[in-house]
Amino acid sequence: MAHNLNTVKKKPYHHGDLRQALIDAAESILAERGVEGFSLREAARRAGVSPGAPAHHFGDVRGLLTAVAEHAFRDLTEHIAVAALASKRADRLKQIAIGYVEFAVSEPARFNLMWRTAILDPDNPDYRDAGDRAFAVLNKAVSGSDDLVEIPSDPALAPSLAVWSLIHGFARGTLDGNFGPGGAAIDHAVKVLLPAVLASSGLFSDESP
Amino acid sequence: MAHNLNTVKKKPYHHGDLRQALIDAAESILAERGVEGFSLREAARRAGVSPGAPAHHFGDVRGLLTAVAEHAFRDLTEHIAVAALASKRADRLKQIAIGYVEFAVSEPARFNLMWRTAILDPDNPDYRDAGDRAFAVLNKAVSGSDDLVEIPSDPALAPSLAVWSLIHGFARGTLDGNFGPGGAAIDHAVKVLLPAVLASSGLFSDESP
DNA sequence: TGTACATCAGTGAACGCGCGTTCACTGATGTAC
DNA sequence: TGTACATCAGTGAACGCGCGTTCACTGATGTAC
Repeated sequence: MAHNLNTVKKKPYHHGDLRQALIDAAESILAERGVEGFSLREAARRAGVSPGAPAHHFGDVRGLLTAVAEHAFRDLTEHIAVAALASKRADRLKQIAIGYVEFAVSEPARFNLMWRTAILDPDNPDYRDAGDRAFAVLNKAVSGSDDLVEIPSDPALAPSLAVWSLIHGFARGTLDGNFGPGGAAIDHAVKVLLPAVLASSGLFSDESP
Repeated sequence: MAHNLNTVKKKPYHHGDLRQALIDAAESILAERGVEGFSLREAARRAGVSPGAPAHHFGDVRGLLTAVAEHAFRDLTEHIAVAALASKRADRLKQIAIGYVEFAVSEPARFNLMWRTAILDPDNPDYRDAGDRAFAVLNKAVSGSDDLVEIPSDPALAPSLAVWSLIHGFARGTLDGNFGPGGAAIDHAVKVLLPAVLASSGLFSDESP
């Protein structure tokens, strides 16, 4: 035990990686209290730092939340990209849809934050880029195009937009309790309703596994 | 002018219809400042009443916001019901979709509030009923059934849920700026992207007008 | 290898803020007899 | 028709709160020479 004396960290003046620590702290708050329960001071507290410190890295609350939302988009992208790569072509879109809804359901507060543009800085280039990349995964599965579409406002993208709208709308309905209240309803939505909805829409291939 | 003396209302102690006045005030705040800019005290101020008064009618903030959300649902229901009745059977679903998105775009703050269950009382029976009735309009157009489905968790409703998810997801994408930033993008989304999306999905009939 | 100095990343106290709610109260209304 | 009284719907002052941001400061780091 005495050997541990020299391993006891006396807190250094500089943090080391406060930026990441604040993002981690923010995510833990979101997980526990949701978007409404977030505060910058609480994030600073959890990172073990004074309330003025975050300003050096993020400017203001918006800055931190935007970084958290960006990170969430990157995680979502990875999640659906893995789902896509792990499945055959015919099944790909369906797996992306399932992955998307799974992500929303397993991280509801982060998922909610991603779209709360009123409390983010929606023009932040990194945030924008992260969102574009998520859409690109889906768009590629629909259209085969590998382009990074920065603003999906081209009517030629309609098939991808239709697919995204359906997936996103379903995820929102699940989280917002429109398919019934409580955790059991969420489970039911993902396991029972989602496959039925995908099948009935005709937008998602459904061949052998 | 002197005749007006007896028409000058001296403010009575009792308001008359404070409940409705507070809902009106809340809606004006939402329109000006969005959901994030709402406060109960400001609503009381606009209704010309002291900060404690709203408690007699709504209990707390949640109560007022829930009543506002309920009202928004009833307006949405009326809007899409009118769109449905004004169009031929084959065109009905498409017109509902357009009406739904139009409502979202023309009243973004109210539309946002409707789904913000974290700051509402989602178990409020009137709020629930209002939501159920909105879904019922859509469900009837899809399935022909006139039932008021209280919790749309039956897989048999999959076609209606698919349609709702697509419409709602598209509306959210439009409002959240996912189809481009600014008012021009919103206009473009409604006028150009939405018809293309509806057509490409195959879920919406598209016969002669 | 040492030193001066600019820059960076923290501190912690303080500021002002508006908020939602509570509470003892009072004016107005409605009802029983 | 009048009166007593309960109930209802307001007042307005006060409470405590935690928040985001600012600011003068200081400790630590990096760089130029």
